[in-house]
Amino acid sequence: MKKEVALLLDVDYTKEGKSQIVLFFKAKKEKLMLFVPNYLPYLYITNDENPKEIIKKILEADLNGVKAANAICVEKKLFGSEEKTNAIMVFFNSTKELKDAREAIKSLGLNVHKHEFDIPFVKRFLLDSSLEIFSYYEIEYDEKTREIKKFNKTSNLYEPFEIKIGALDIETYSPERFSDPSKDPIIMASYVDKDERVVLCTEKINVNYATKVKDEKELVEKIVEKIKSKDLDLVVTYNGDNFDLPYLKVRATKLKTRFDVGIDGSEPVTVKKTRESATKIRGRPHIDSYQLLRILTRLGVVNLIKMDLESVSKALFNEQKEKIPAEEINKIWNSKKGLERLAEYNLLDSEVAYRIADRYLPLFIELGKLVHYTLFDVTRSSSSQLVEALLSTEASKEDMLIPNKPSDKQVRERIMQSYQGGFVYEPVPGLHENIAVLDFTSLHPTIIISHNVSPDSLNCEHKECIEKNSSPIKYWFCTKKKGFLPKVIQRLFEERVAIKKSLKKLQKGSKEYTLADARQHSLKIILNSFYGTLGYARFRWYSKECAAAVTAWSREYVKMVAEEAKKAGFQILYGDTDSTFIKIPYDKKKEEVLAFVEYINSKLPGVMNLELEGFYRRGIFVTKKSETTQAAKKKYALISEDGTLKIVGFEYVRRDWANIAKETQRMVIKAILEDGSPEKAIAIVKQKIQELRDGKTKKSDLIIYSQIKKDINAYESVGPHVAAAKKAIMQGRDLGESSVVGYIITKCGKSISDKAQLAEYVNEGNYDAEYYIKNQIIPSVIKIISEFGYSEEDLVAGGKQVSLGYFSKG
DNA sequence: TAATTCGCTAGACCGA
DNA sequence: TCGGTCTAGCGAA
Repeated sequence: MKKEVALLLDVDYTKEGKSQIVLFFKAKKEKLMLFVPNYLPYLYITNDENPKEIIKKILEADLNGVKAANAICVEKKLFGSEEKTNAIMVFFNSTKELKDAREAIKSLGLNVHKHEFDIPFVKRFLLDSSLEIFSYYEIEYDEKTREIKKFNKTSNLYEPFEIKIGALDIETYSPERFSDPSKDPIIMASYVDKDERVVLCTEKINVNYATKVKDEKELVEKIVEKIKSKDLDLVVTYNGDNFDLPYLKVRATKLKTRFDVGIDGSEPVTVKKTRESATKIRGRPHIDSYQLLRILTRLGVVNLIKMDLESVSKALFNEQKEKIPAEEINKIWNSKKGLERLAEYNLLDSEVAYRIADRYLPLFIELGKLVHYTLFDVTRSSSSQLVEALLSTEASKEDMLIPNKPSDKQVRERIMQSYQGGFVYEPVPGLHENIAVLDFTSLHPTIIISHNVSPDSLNCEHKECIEKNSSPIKYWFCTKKKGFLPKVIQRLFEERVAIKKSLKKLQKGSKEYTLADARQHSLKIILNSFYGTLGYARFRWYSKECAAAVTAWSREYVKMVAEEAKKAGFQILYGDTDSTFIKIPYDKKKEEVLAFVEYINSKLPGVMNLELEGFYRRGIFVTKKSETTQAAKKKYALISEDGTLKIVGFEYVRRDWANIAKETQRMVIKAILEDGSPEKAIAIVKQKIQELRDGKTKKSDLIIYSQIKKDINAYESVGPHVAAAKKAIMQGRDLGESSVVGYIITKCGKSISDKAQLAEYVNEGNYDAEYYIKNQIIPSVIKIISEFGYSEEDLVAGGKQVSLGYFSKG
C-alpha cells in the first residue's frame, strides 16, 4: 500500500469489458493511473409496489440480453417532494450493458419509472464522489493492482505542483480542396511550451528554431517524443479536436508508426458529438483553445469578430500575425521558397494556442471544480450543461433524484411557450448632461434568492405565501421552505461576495489573486446562467413559470426605481432590464443620488441591491431610423467624468458594419460628447466622404463581417454575405455553416449582393464609394447629427460632385 | 443535442 | 420603380 499527495488530473473509464473508473493523478515524481474498485454504472427505478419483488424480478430478467449486476433499495426524494421514497439502484457491469438494458426495463411490464439513466459514467462518478479536478488528495493505493483505496482532500498548505503545458500545430499539404490524411502528408509541425519553441520539417529551413527531420514519420515520432519526454500534463491545440490530432493519428498509421501520446501508450480517441468531434488523450487532458474561445464567446467573456488565429491574436494579444492560406502553403511547399514564412506561421499558431490556454485555464479549472466536471468536459460544454452539472451534484448530496430530460415532444411544446422578458424604457432622445446610471447588482440571481423562486417552491399550498410572496404575474413562491435553486444560488452568491471582498486585499497579478479572480469569475458565469436555463426547453429543471416570475419581478423593480426617482426629483432618461438612467438637475448634488440609492436599498427585499454604476457628463440618445420622434432603445453613448466614451448598441460596436463607418461614428460621437460640437462632427464626416470618393480608403476599412448561420443553400433570402460566400465557394473556398465571412461591396455588379466579394479576392481601391457613403457612413451618423438640426444635405454639401461630374462628362 | 427575451436595421423579395 | 413585408443577423441586458 502506498500513500502520497497527488493532484487529480483527469478521470476516465475502461472501455473494454467491465467498466471501471480510472483516475489520473499527478504525483510528485510521476503520473499515476489508478482504478476505482467496486464502482459500477447504475440507474434508478421507482414504482409504488414492493421494492423487494421488483428487485427480484429485475435481477432475474433478461434485459435485452443483459443481466443486471446487482440491485439494491435506497431512499430518495423525487424532485419537488419532501418525503423520501423507495428507489432501486440497478447496477450493470458496463456502460454498454446499462445502455442496452435500459430500454428493456420498460418492456418488463413492471410499471416503473427510470431515473438518471443517461448520466455519463465519469460524470456520475464525479458527482457521487465529489472529487474535484486539479485539487490535491492524500491518496492510498495498492502498487500491484493499481487500485485506489482512499482519497482525502488535503489542505493547500504546501508547494503546488507545476503543471506542464505544451502546444502543437501541424501544417498539411492539400493539392486538392482539403487535406486528406489518407494521402496528404504533414509537411511541418511546431511545438511550444514555457521554455521551448520549435518547428520540425523535412526540409532545411533557415531559422534558428527549425529542426530538420529525415521524413514525415520521424516528424510524427518527434512530436510523440516531445509529449512523452516532457511528460506533459496538458496538450494544447487550436482545433485539434477536429483537425490536428485526428490527422496525426491517421498519418501515424499510414506511416507504420503510432501517435501513442496517452500515458498508457494509447492513441487519441475522437468522439463524435452532434456537430463536431472532440479528441481525447488518455491521462493528458487535451485542451482545444478554439473550443475555449467558442465557450467564452457564448458566455460574453470575450468578443471576437472572427475565430481564425490571426484575428484572435490581434484581438486578444494585440499582435499581428500573417495568414497563409492553404493554396499558398501548397505553393511554398511545391517551390520550397518561403519556407521561413511558413515556419513562422506554423510556430505562431502553436504559440497563440498556448497563450490562449495559459490565459483562460484558471477560469476553466475553477469551473470544472465548481460543477465537478473533468477539464476535458468543462472545456467543451454549454452553459446549460454547467448549470445542470452543478445542480446534479447538489441533488445527489440531498438524496434527490435528478429530473429526467424532456422528451422531444415536450421540448417542442416548451419551445412554443414563450414568456415576457425585461422592461425597456423608451429613451428621451437628444443630448443630455449630468447623468447617473443606477443598476441592480446580479438582478436575476438576487430575485431568485430573495423571492425563493424555484420549481419546488412554486405555488405552494400556504395562504400566507400567496399574500407575502406573489410575483406580479399569477405565480407565488413558498416562504416557509427554501427551494432547491435558491439554496444553491445563494451559496454561490455568498461565496462570490466573500471572494470579491478578499480580492481587494490581494496583489493584482499574484498567484492568489489569479486563483481567487478565476473562482469569482466562474461563480459569476454560473450565477448568470441560472435564469436563462430556467427557460431553456431541454433543461432538466425547466420551469417557464419560474423564468416568467423572475422577469415579472424584474419589470416591477425597475419600474419602481423609475417611479421613485421621479418622485425624488430626477428625470428618467432611459432604462433597460436592470438599469435606470437619471438626469441630475442642476440644483441637486451627487450625494442626493447616493442617498436615493440608499433609500431604494432600504426598500428592497433580501439580497437585492441597487448600485450606482457611474456618473456621466453627457449622454446621447437618438431617434429610430424611420422615426423623427420615437427614440431607439438599446442604443446610447455616454462620456464619463474622466472622458471615457461608452458606446452601446450603435453601429460602432457591430461587426456587420465597415470600419470606415464605425470609426466615423465614433469620431462624431466623440466630437459631440467631448466638445459638444456638431460642426466638428460634420467636418469629420465630410472628410471621410471625400476620402471614399477619392478612392483613398483602405481595403481593411471597408470589410463587413457577417456569419453564415445555416446551410449555404438553405437561405430564402440571399444577402450580401451569403452571395459573397457562394462566389467564394465556387472558387474552391471552404466555407461552411458558422463561418464568418468578411466581404467588400465592389464596383462590379448590379445589386448590393452582386457587388459583394470576399475581402481577400478584392483589390485595393475596388470599392463602391457611393455604397459606403450612402449605406454605411451616412446611416451611421445621420441620426446623431440630426439631433442638432442638421440633415443629410449638410453632410454631402460641398462634397456633392454634380458639378464636377457634369463638367468632366462635358 | 448551444441560456432567455427585447430591439434595431439592412437588404432581398414581391407585387403593383 | 416604388413601397411594404419578411428574412436575417447582431447586440443589450
